[in-house]
Amino acid sequence: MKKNNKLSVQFRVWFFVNGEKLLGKGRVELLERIQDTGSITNAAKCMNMSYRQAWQMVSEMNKYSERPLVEKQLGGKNGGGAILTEAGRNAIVIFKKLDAKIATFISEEIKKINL
Amino acid sequence: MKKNNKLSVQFRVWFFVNGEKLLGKGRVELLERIQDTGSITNAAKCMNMSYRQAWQMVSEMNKYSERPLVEKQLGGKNGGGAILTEAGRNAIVIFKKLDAKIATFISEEIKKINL
DNA sequence: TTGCGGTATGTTTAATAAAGCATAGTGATG
DNA sequence: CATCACTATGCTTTATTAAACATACCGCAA
Repeated sequence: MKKNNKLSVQFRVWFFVNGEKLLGKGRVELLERIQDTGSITNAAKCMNMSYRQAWQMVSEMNKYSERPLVEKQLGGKNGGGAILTEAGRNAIVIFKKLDAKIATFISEEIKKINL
Repeated sequence: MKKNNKLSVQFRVWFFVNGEKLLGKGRVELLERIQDTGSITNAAKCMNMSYRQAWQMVSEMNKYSERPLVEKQLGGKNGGGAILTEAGRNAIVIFKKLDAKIATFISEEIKKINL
């Protein structure tokens, strides 16, 4: 491994609570889409994900987070919907900040690697 | 998400060459086991992995690395075997160093997070 | 020259994960 | 009080992935 010109480094981070996955890149994106669209259904659609999976993700996030990240409304004018809680909005920020910091850190580190 | 006491952060890193996965935690461990045991077969066994998968991993690593990481020997006294090349030994060191640095970095960063 | 223990690889089977389908529930609103 | 759009959830089907099996090859050594 010497002068491997097109080498790149990728990474992934996850938050766990009691060993249970709380957040990852995908879930954070889902939260953002929910924030944008106001419903799990629409969020799932624009992520090209099945509603079922999106719903399950939200369910797990709410289950394992100290405070729910998503608040869901049944029925009503537009059949209901879903919005982020304060904790949910916060989670996005915290996750993305850490993710960005790690990305920066790694890109600095790989400069030092002489392959 | 406030005072989520048992929160932990996990991460994974991968090396890619031209978009093809070269190394990850699992492959590095496989390299180490090959180094320990002298063969893909035995390395796979102690990782509780099928020989086929281990062989394929080695095959991909050698394919995408500038220089092969594993040198294989057919036939011979003990039926042959596999040993790491200089590049292979080097890859382990580089990967694990970066991995450790990231771990340290993250553990420092999460101290700053007030959940 | 046969046996041994490894590499090499195609094929088949099993396990796991994701998607898809179906259907019930909910509640403001016209 | 029927409708609408969304949540909620079981069940079925499909797709993806990994394991298992089968076999050929390889080369030293007894």
